[in-house]
Amino acid sequence: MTKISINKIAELAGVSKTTVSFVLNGRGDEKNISQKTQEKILAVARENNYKANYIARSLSLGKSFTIGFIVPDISNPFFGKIAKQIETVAEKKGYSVMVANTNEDVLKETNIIESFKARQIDGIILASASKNYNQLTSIIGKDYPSVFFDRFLPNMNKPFIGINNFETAQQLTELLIQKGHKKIALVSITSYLPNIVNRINGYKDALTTSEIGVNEDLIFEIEPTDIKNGIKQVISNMVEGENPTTAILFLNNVLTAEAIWTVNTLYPEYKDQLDFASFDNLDLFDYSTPRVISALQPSEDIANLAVNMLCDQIDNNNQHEGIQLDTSIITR
Amino acid sequence: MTKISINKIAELAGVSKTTVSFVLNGRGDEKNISQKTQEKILAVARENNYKANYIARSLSLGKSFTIGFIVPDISNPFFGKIAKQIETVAEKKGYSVMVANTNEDVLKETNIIESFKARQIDGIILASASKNYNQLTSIIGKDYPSVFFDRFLPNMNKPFIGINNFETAQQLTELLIQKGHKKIALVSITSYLPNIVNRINGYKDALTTSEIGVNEDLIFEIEPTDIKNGIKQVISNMVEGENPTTAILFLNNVLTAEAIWTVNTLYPEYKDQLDFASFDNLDLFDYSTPRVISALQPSEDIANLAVNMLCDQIDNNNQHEGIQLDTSIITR
DNA sequence: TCCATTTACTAAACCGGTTTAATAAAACAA
DNA sequence: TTGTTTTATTAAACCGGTTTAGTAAATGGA
Repeated sequence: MTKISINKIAELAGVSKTTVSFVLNGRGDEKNISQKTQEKILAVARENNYKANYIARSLSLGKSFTIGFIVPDISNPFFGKIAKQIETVAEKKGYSVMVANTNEDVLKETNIIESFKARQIDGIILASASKNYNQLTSIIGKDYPSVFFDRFLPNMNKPFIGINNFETAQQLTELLIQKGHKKIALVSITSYLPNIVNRINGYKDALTTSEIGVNEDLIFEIEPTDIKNGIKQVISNMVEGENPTTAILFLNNVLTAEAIWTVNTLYPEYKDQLDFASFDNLDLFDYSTPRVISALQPSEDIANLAVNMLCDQIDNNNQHEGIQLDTSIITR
Repeated sequence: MTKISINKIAELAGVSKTTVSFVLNGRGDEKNISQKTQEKILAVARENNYKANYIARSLSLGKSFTIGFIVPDISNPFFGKIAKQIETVAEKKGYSVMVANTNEDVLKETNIIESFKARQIDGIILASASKNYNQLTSIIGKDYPSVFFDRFLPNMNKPFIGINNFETAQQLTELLIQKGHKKIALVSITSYLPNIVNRINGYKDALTTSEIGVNEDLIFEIEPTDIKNGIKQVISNMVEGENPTTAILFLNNVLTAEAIWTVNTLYPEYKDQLDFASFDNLDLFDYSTPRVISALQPSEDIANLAVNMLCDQIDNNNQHEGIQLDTSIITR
């Protein structure tokens, strides 16, 4: 039961491996291989259940037909949904998908990218944990096909698929205002990334436009490496004052989910007094208290665009512009 | 900016590629390469930012250092959590992870497995959509390293990582009985797979042990390809009778989540009269009505075991026995 | 001093494909 | 009949690594 190779097929069919390669790649007619020879080769290949070795093929062609998908956490449903769609679309195009989790760790991200490049993966789609594109670009390389999403980085010269952060934050904040809230906090992970800045600006804009105004003390930033404790502190801080915060805008779903858990577990008495708004939707928001207004990102569109843009870079060296998609606000 | 290969490094360092290969693989001392030469080679490699081509390496070694993870739907949090842990563990062992979704489609599963084998992926971890191992084994091949989880197949001669289906179903059913329910239905996807059969038997056993007894009309089976309509029918059937069902045991989280949605959307008046129990946990169960008692599978353990068992097959041709893990029941 | 061993290094084969450039034989045109 | 084109096929190089089997020079021992 030794593996059967193209050489073996050539030997069994009594022709050269060149001829076998041509025929099995459907180039038999083009290369003037006689019908008789073609049939013979196909028959021998079928009989022996020949399957081409993609590693050898990749080495020869300089192309692995693999794309990498790198995210902080594939078990986050937001990334999971995109992963699923990416795999579905990629598979149709003949690509397989390699996934990896960075856990928001820039060093791990670096190692993954280097590993993926060493594996000759044709291109990557990533939601980067990095704060700075210049660091990244030296790893990724100027010419390595890549598409970014979710996390925008300054000075990025690669396509980025994002959402209308400013407008979405504005809308979410306005909806909280309309519910009658006067003290609306904002909770973010890192505040210096452009899309986070835009979200914060949208929040501020909505508050400024209303008569409420911005209170910088209500803007909290949490370390992505210790979200649990961060949220606990922020929530206790908010509810325990004498003039408690009544609404919070969270800049991603992990923060919101953790806050829901914290309120239900530690401060159940405040459950019904609080209103939440959140970037990224989660199924549990349909049923949780505090009620959550959420901004659903169009994950299928993001995935489709990402794969198409990436393949266009890989196949045609054709780099698209980034694109900004609209969220759908889900009120509850 | 041409890619730099081991040949180039050899040329620049003025030695043979053999020597370079030895040194860069840390076998310099073992192979009696002089310190001077070793340093020279390492310096040249560093200066030129040399990264070995893993495709070439794989071809030569006959090993791709890649494992495949094949599931019905990677965006299902149950699979997502396992995927994350698998990637984390695999990465530590030097393996990358290729993922694919079958969408419960046996044909797609077949194609994926063949594609993964053609790509020389060293082994696969899968939750199969197939109903029959004999069909699968002709695709997978007797000797191809593989570990199954979640979906047990009859006649399987590969390790399977499962849970104590019978006891878990028994416990979930007993908890519903303890809540005072007399009419407890069961909703399943396909009923002929052994682990499903075990779950059904556990359910029946609990009912038989109590004075309630089994009513076969309360056991429903839903097509995995049209869960939405299936659940809608089952729920309407249950609540609209004159003696309505008051509790339901669901055999996976997709069914439960869909049922929660259906009840909340179409039959909100029954929300508080119903009690659910479910295999697989979901975050939303913490907040949803009807309240759900769920059986949490130890996803980290499953992932760790799966990777370790697979690597032991790959590296040592050492096939483990399957294993049965315990679930944790979460009452709410 | 001579033979055996160790040190330091390399040529070449191999993994399994793709592709270029070449060739012999057949068909065709003049 | 001869030169040209077309048909049918292939040898060999290549992709970039690993590894086996070797060699020449230096060292060591008697």
